[in-house]
Amino acid sequence: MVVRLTEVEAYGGADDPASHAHRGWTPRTLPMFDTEGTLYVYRSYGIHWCMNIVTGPRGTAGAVLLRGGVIGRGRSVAEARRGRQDHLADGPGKLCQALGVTGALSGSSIGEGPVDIELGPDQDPSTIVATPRIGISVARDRPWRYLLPE
DNA sequence: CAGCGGATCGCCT
DNA sequence: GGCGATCCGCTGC
Repeated sequence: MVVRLTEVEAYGGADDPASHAHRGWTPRTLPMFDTEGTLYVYRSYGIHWCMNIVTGPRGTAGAVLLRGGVIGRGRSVAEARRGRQDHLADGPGKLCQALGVTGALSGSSIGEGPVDIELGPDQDPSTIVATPRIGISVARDRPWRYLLPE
């Protein structure tokens, strides 16, 4: 299963009031303090899963929430999982459903799992657009949402 | 140990 | 553009 990312958001640790790691670690958020490449997957609104890739180093909380992407190899499987042929991964919950990612993968490494991240054709950092994060009620001023070129 | 509310989604108007 | 669904981890008593 391959995904090319189009939208991500950064979350920090103690210094980021919007982060789940803001008040230190709990059993659920412990993966956020692990090494780079670790997955932190949490349940959202009791229904959806949302996945982060931890940025490391160990002991420091930091991760990138995968908010959207385009499914490459494995598209038919993703369509079956989503029950539709469009809007497969244009949202953090949809992206996890399309990729088959659940909380069972939290704490594991991105490299060991079924998901591969593909780089887009345009790798010029200057084409990445930064905007405020969405869906949060605090620290809205930080432009830590990144839109990657399609 | 009970209550709250959220890093969402999809369907309705 | 607005709202209901639907959990459970965390906070505060």
